[in-house]
Amino acid sequence: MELATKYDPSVVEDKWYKYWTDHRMFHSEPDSRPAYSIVIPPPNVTGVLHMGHMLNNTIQDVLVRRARKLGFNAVWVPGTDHASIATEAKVVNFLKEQGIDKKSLTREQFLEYAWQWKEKHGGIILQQLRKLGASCDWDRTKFTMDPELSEAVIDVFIDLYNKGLIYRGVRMVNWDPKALTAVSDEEVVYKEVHSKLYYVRYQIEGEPGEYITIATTRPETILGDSAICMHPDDERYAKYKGKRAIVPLVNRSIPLIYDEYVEREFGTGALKITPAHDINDYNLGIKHHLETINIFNDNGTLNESAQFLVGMDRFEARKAIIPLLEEAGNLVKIEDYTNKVGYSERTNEVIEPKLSLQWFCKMGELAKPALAAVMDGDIKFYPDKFKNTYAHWMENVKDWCISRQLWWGHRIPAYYLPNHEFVVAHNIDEALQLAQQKFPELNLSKEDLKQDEDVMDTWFSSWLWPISVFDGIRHPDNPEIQYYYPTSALITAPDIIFFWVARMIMAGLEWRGTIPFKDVYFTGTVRDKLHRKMSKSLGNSPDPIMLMEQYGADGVRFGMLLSSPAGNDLLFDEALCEQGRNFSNKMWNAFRLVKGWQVDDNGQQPAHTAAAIEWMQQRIQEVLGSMEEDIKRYRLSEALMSVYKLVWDDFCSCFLEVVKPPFHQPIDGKTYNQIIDLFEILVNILHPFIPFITEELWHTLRERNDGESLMLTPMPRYSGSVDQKLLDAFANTRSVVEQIRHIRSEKNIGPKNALKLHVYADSTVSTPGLDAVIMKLANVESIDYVAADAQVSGASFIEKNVKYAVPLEGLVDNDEEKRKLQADLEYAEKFLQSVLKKLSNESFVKNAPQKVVDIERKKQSDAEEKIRILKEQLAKL
RNA sequence: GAUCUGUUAGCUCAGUUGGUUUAGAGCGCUUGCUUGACAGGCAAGAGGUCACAAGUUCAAAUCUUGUACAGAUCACCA
Repeated sequence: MELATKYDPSVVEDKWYKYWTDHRMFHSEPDSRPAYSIVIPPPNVTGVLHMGHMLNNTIQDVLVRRARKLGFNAVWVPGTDHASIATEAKVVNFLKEQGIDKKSLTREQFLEYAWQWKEKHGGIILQQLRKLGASCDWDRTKFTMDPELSEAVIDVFIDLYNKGLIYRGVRMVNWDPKALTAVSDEEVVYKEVHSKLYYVRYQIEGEPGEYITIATTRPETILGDSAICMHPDDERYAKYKGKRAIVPLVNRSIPLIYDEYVEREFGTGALKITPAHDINDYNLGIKHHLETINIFNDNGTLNESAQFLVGMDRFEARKAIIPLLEEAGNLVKIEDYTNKVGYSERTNEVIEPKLSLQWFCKMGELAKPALAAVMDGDIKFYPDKFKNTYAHWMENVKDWCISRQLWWGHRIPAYYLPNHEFVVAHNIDEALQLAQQKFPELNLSKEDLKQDEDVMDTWFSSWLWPISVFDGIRHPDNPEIQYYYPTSALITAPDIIFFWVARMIMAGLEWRGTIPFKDVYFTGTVRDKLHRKMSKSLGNSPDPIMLMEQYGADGVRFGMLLSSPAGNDLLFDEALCEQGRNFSNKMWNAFRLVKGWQVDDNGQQPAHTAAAIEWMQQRIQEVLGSMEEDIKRYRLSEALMSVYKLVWDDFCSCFLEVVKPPFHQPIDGKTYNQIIDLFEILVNILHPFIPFITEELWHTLRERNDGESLMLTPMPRYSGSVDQKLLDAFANTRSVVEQIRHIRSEKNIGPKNALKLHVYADSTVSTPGLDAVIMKLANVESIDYVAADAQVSGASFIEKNVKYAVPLEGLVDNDEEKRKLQADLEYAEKFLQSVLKKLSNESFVKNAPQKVVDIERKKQSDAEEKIRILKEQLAKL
């Protein structure tokens, strides 16, 4: 069979993914083995795969595949969330394209369209994850609006309401005039913008010609002003105490008030107060009993209360009011100004602070144990610097606005009665019952009850995710939740630490009494080479699907993993995927080499081969040891790099070169089997990182039965120790080989010219196997152990204080050799001096641990010996 | 503005409780190779006064303080 010189992942990857799913190998059911569980951070149902998902899901897949191979009953639960705002916006647009206006639909009609859209277009991302190799238990795929998950959300709402942790009230909220809903504090992003500062003067009532000047960035809100505030100690304004001012244009009389909140240095030191449209003004309004005048409609246009510019958009009005103010003689001046403005994270619309009646969840009590869980180390953060961020937020946590003025989502289970009271219940029947109990005199029937029109924040379902995917809210004792919860690890992005991670911890402790996960691994942000965040608008993000087509899913996984130490930003570079692809190709070709050999079952195993196999076994042990430690600490890039080097540098560049039979000669059967064993171990170790090519090679290295898979084959484990002496001896052998190759390179001696090697040592120190390795790798035809004073003309080197020489008749320039030796000598002498300086320091010898002093003494004797050899060598030339 | 985290080779990063020769890796770079597995390759190299300054110590990339720069989080003044 001829094998292509280049590995082609395209056929292989689809084949094995189908094989795994056909055999339902990702599926898990509770059993007697220990569980390892991960729940996917549910992507938006509207989402498509981007580089952040690639990183996040590759990491989860590595952990799950590894756990599976370590004997855990591993489950990775996939799913999506319903993303209220994003999905509703998508559906509204979709309908608009078909000429349907949302307003013309009833709630039920709209939701029917929304579900249709979801079934047809939602969850593409879950399909895309298959291409990556994600070993999710697809039978368990969940959606936050599935009936059982929805019920859990309602249960939780009612539970919190009954505990007094959910309340309804009028508060200043972040209003998104585009999505026409409130959003939580966490959904507002502040951006710096260039704007203007308008100075406007208000006439003092009853004092013609007397004015007080304020500065504002939002002149349109003047129409809703209900006071002007100054600092009580500001002498400039002391004279106005008790007076009133006239609001320009609307000619409303408003009080002049004094409060320490005002910064005297800023602007004019006089602040206009619009309690309906600014959170700080609102608080001052309450304190000073001011009138609240709401001048905006929900969509951000001015309403009747504004009296002027009614119906105009707030930003248009901001421009349009200027000439009016000027005309009225109230505009003083305009300055350029830079300030920060809040934008809706979802729609990128400027947030309008708005007073409205909303539902809130009290966070203080929920936050306390959740903070402790992280600070006490029950939950570990990787990297742990995020503990600070977490603590800071948790200690200053504010109540959570959980209602959204949308239709797509979990409807708030509150039912209003004709008397403006309400009850909270699972359904209308229960609500009616409750209402009748509460108000028997009203003689209520179902028609009297009206359910709240709003839905809940999407995160109000996401925070239950690790519980609700196992149905642990509705059925707290069911076998699945008992078995899989708490989950083993959460892999997520740090920007949702508050939205999601913190709240999941609260929910876990509140409804399960235990933490929802033990470890939280925060991935970095994927950026481009110029450190810019990858985004659609910048167009700097590669298409993950195209990347996988180009480099193979294994190649892309390799690239993502290699560049992602935990928590560090990841500067994505396609070159890393290329490196991954090249690695696959390297293994493929190693396989081609091995498969191409003729096997002679009667052949004898050569000494160099026996030595190399022993060494390779120890090297694998060494790497397994470091890898287990790395993975325990979530240092996946280091773990992968250590196997990468094991395969490429040790197995391919060294081991295979040693055991390779001469051209057209067979390899002995014992060696062949041992090589296949080693190869199998290597693909086994690599499988969690690059599952496709490893599965392919595993199936071709030996005959397998249908239904067998590398992903279910136990992972080789570190035995607990390595033969360090053997490893050191082989490392020394490789150094000698390198030195000889260096001589070849310097003297321009081709690899086909065999060389001789003289070792200035007693032959009893030699190991025949290792000598044979040197002969093979460096193409040395003979190794002679000679007396220390033997004369050889050639190139020499010292390794571990043993002198070696390669006799080279006529090829060596004595002067050049001398110069080199002289340089070595100088270096060694300088080094010796530094060691001696240390050792002659009495306090060092007295204070340093004996071990450290011994090391220095050893350095001294080694250096002295080296100097002796170098001098001897120089004398001979 | 407050807090936190960084600053080590051209780039991206390791470097455990201070002590294993004068600091490591991958990529990139330089030089030489039509080497019977692989140019998606092979071999050999070059490259760093560990941001800066002071201090603690027998000993500092590692600990302390300060400075500079970068990033993150939170808070915002109209």
